[in-house]
Amino acid sequence: MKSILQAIKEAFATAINAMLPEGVERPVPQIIETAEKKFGDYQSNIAMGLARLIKKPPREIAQDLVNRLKLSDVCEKIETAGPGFINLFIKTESLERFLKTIQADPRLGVTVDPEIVHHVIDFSSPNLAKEMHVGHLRTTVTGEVISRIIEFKGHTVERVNHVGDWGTQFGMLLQNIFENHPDVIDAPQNFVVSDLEKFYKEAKQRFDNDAAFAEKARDKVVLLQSRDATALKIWRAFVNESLRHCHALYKIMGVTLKDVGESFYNDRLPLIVEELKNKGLAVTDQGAVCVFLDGYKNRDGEPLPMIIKKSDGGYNYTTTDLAAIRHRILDLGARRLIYITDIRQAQHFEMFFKLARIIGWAGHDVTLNHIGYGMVLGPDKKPFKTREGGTVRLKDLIHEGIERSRALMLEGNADTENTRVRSFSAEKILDIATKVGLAAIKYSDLCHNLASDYVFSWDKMLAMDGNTGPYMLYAYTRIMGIGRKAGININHTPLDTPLVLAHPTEIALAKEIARFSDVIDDVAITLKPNTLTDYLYGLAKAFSSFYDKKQGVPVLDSQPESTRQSRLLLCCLTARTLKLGLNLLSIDVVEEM
RNA sequence: GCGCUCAUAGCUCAGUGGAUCAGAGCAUCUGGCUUCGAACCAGAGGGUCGGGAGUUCAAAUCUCUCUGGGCGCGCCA
Repeated sequence: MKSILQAIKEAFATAINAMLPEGVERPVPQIIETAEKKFGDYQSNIAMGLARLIKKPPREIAQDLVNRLKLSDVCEKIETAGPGFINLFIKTESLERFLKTIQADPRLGVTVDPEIVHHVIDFSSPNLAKEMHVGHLRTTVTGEVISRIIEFKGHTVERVNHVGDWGTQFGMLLQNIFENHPDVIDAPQNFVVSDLEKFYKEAKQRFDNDAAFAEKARDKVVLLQSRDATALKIWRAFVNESLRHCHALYKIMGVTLKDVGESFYNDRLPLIVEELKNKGLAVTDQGAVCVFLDGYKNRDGEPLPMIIKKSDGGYNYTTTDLAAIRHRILDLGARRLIYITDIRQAQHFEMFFKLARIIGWAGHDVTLNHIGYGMVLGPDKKPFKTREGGTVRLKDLIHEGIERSRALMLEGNADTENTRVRSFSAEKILDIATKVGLAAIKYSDLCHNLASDYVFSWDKMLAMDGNTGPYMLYAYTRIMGIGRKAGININHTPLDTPLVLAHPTEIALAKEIARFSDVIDDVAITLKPNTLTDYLYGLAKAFSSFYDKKQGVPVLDSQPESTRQSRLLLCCLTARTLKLGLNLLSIDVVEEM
């Protein structure tokens, strides 16, 4: 089913096609929302661009274009204005028609892409033997959301947790265990993630300050590589314990991931180096096997290498990433790969993508995306830390969010004027507080532009007003409250329910609901979740105006019955859109709060 | 030194392949509940979009330059 915007775009494309001579490339009709209502709902500025292709004044072209548009079903009127703007006013009946169509559609008008593309989305990917911390929040939440949206558009998605389960940090850990914690050797499975964290910190400290220790630590990587039984036993226990810890958090967060750690590629690494050598792309430099790409320089202006085999014979992340991308494209059949990491790794991905293309693994039919996100900052605009200056553990962050949200509910509980919360049981409060707390954390992360750093603030994210997770859930529960009173199921409204849009707030709300599929299509391409949060916030605002006693219209109390049903239907469509939109954002709604 | 990135209202942030693009929330002020969920709504004030130059009919958006942050730059990921 076509959205109103799609119908307009197609009509423009057809008209433009007829206006241009053969052989001239057709410009994409850019239809955008107008900034001001008096200029209509949508506008096109294409006439100014066409003026260069057709040697006529833009205003004349605009009028010619308008005359050719076959949009009488969709638009009330189409005007030309200014230097050649085309302003389109949507016909209320076409809105009513479209909303009635999506009423019957569980997907609310979101179409499935005609061509299914197999995706591998790489996100979260923590280093093991350490607890997950606030730095893993954005990649994990964003990755889950992007996966959900792309899946919703009908594509197949493998969500891959490329965990750091090999390499230097395990060498460090092993060396530290052998030297300082021999008790671990016999029963490594008895230690929990906080122990591992402690071992790691000790090891890291020594690794950075003690060259002899670092040397031995590197030897332990080789030991591991050679399948030494003791080393493997400790390694396996530590990996299992770390993954158990990660998945406990993923479960709370509603995140699904398949673990395919770096160790998975071990056997392939020598083959990768061989392949690069054979193709003449790798050379040995200062004892290390390197690939030099044009255009990259180091501090001293020398060519910057990608090291694929270290001088001590070990491999590092570039080689593993290469093995992984080769596997994903050639073995798993991925045609689009998305990596979600912090922006500091941008140059690595740029080089590594370039190399994947040069080798020929990633052909023209493969899309490679690196989504780099900014840092989560504390109030001092420095990376977010605990008061003591330590790293904020993800587990603590989540629990604090839930706890704060519960405290806010209990506060409401003590409010004698608020009869609703008071009737909740302790279990109910905990359940709601958990969902609200998680919604607050996730939403505050998702509503910012990915590329920018943002300042973390409990008070802001838990605020019930403004563009926050709790506000969105509140907006949803309000509608659920209306539905309960009316005795209706939002998902099963009778298809013969009348829909008549008359009041300005009804029309404004209907227009927002109608945009949903366009927004999802946009996010599926741009991979910017904050576009979706902005939309949902606007939808919730439109609903509040519609439902306002002064500005809006009565719903439950309205007469005649057909009007009441029509308005209830608008409530249902709003609620369904909020719920579906929030679910795509990995946020669970609550029925009341 | 080279490269990338950011600078928008008092604060936190959207918008950034042009026009009808100066926006939202918070904070401040004004108005609206004898309960259709006011955890809300309506409105006001507040910014020469870091400075400068250029391209264009049109620049917060593109180019150049300057200033000031952040980050990356050979055996970490």
